[in-house]
Amino acid sequence: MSEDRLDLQGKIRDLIASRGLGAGDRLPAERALAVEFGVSRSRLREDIQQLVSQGHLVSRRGGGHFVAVPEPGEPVRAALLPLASLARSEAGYWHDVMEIRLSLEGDTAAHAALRASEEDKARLTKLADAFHAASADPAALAHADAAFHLGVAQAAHNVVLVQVMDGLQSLLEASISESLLRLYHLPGMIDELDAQHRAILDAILGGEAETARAAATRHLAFVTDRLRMVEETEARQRRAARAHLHMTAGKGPSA
Amino acid sequence: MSEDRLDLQGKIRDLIASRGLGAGDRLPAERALAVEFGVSRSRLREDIQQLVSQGHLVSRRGGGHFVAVPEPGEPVRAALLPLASLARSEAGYWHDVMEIRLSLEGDTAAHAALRASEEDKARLTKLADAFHAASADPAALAHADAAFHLGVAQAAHNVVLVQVMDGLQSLLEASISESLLRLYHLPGMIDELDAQHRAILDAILGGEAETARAAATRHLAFVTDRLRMVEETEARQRRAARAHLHMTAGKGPSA
DNA sequence: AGTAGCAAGCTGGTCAGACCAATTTCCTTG
DNA sequence: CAAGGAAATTGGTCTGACCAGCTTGCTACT
Repeated sequence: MSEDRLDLQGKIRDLIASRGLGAGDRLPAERALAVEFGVSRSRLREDIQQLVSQGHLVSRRGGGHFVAVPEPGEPVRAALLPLASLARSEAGYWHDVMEIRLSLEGDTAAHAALRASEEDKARLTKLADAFHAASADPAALAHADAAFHLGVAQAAHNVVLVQVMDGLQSLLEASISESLLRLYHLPGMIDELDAQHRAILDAILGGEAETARAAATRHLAFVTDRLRMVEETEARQRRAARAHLHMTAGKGPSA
Repeated sequence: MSEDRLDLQGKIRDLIASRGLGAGDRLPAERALAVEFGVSRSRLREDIQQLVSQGHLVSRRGGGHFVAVPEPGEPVRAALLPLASLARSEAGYWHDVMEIRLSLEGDTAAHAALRASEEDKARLTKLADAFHAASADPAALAHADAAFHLGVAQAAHNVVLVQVMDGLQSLLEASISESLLRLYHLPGMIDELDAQHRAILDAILGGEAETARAAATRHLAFVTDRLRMVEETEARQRRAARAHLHMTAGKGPSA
């Protein structure tokens, strides 16, 4: 068990806990901490910066390092935030993601119908309109689509759920941008999606939980089905292209 | 908009992308990168260490920095991993978490019943036995409980779901350790939970999807209900204690 | 006395150069 | 041609220094 790399971040955490430092309190100065831990300032700073980037500390030049004050729901957001940074993963997570959304968003819409405030309803209406208005650019459509579903989650007043859904949307966007964009090019698709969104919206506005659940479930099943169609079409085209390549060259894949 | 703090991490990422570096490839040496970015090595190292701690890079002393090779499902795990580090958050996320689990785990169990391999079934059986065997220590019980539910998610063969559930379990453990442990002290609770777990297990072993869904839903609703009971009992006790305090002293809360 | 203003000192942010330890590279040698 | 070892390379750490904001506290003016 060679564990000579001492865990400075843990030591800093322990120090915060042992001295009873709460949100907003100032830590000892870097130079003092370095002495206390028997390590150089540069070595200490590398670990402090990691705690800063993880949101556990905030730094003020000339002021000091402070224990970060967590906003409501902030820990969860921080936990899921790195999801946004895995842009290059061609792996097909989208199937798994849609399966989860299919489980989640029925209840989410039902809860939103029961709990949405007037502000929630106004925001949600604007989000639905935004999707309808963005019918030109596929990327804008995808964004507006995700925003609407996130809006429903917000209207459900479940802090954790909002963060989970946000993470799922990011993962979705990262893993199938090509297929997803092609989805919006299917004939009549945008109008159909818009109509389904409005069905969900209307049920939420009217406070009809079961109608909202059914509309959301139907919408998710529909999108999943069409995504599968698009994927199959793509696979067929890839097979054809590969067959054509085999006609011309004999090079194997670069696995 | 004063944004003089240049984004070194982004620059490193861009460099990886622009040079077409894939998983396992080596980055230029620190000294070279520092020159290229026009920054000191120590400044550069602080950002490199952050990328390392985020799992995007791995370092080998004497060897160099390498683009991390993501295991299957690893990006999602990395995205949700920081959740484990928010131990001190007295905020009551547990209600939100249980609501999400209530939405998820019915379908999860149903999918597990349809997709579980023989290995999955064997593992799940052992996990259920482990819960039954851990009846002494509340912490061990909570761990075994979470492990069983994670096992069900694994049997459902949805990579993203496993990571989401893992994150939710961590958040759950962090936000209600006190109440949760008290839950296991209710009379007959352990046997009841064990029986409900076995109901889920049996349905999965038998491949009966709808039975599994119903058992899981009932189980989650049951646990949520009992947690709410425990919380109410606690609140009542707190109120009594506060009333008693007001009799003896007049000090306000330390908000 | 009270307060506005300034100056000295802390504190974080960055830099430069050095040394150590592990790894890689390449040349020597059998 | 292969095995061994020396030299160069590279990450990990340390020291000491300087700059730019922030804090503190003293001074001087009202």
